[in-house]
Amino acid sequence: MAKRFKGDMCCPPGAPAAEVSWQTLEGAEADDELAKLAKAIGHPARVRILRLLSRKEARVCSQIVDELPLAQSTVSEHLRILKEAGLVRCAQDGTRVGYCIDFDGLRRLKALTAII
Amino acid sequence: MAKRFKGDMCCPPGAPAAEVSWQTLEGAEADDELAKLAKAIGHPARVRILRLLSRKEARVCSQIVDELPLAQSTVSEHLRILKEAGLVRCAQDGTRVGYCIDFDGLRRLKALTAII
DNA sequence: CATTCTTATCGTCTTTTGACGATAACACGG
DNA sequence: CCGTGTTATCGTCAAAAGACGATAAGAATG
Repeated sequence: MAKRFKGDMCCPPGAPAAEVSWQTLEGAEADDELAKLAKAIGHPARVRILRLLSRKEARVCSQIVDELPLAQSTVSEHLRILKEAGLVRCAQDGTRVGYCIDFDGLRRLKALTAII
Repeated sequence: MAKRFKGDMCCPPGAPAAEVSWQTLEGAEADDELAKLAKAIGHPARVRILRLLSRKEARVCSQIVDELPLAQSTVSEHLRILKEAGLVRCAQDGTRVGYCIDFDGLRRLKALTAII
């Protein structure tokens, strides 16, 4: 039997609705921030990964690799980009790494696009 | 006196809230569509252009050029990318070209990001 | 400890992006 | 018709992105 992913430490169900209002939504800084977030989503594979995580169809890196027609190193790189942009978080579980959506980043993206 | 931009044909104030529900929000096609939209926004200059258009601080290509530290050809290229992605529309007015936000595309973007 | 499984990183290559100047195309004013 | 102002396109170049295989690192398992 395949080992189950232990951790529920990533994306706990009781995650509070984060405050984003303390950060500015305008100005050059906000423009750069939105551009960075959008750029991270600006690739079909990364959108696909976010959807897989969102629907909990995949959680561990190797599962994501199975779902995509890409090499493991490529998927790892996409995950790194998403993580760097603040759109996913990860939690180590022994050898494996569990990924999940970073809803703070996602909210931030929506807030920034909302005022265009 | 500088010639006024004649056209209000672009982005009329009474633009109806468009229907987007007929298009799918899931599947590989939707993923590609979201990636394409996000990629178009994934550059600081293009975010800046969208904001300028949104606040009506600029409307004509030459005005946008004045607002950005970029060459005219570069700005034109950014506008082309935004237009191609369906995020801005343009209307000819004699020699000038008036740009405006394509709210259909923007709604589409928000709808696609909403379900992540 | 050796093996296996899982993930990140590195090196390399090709393709795409971003920027610019030069130039073409076009409408308008004299 | 001639110059002027405005925008799009082209050619070129440097930089970044995207993909892969190989490999390193680390945890679990026997």
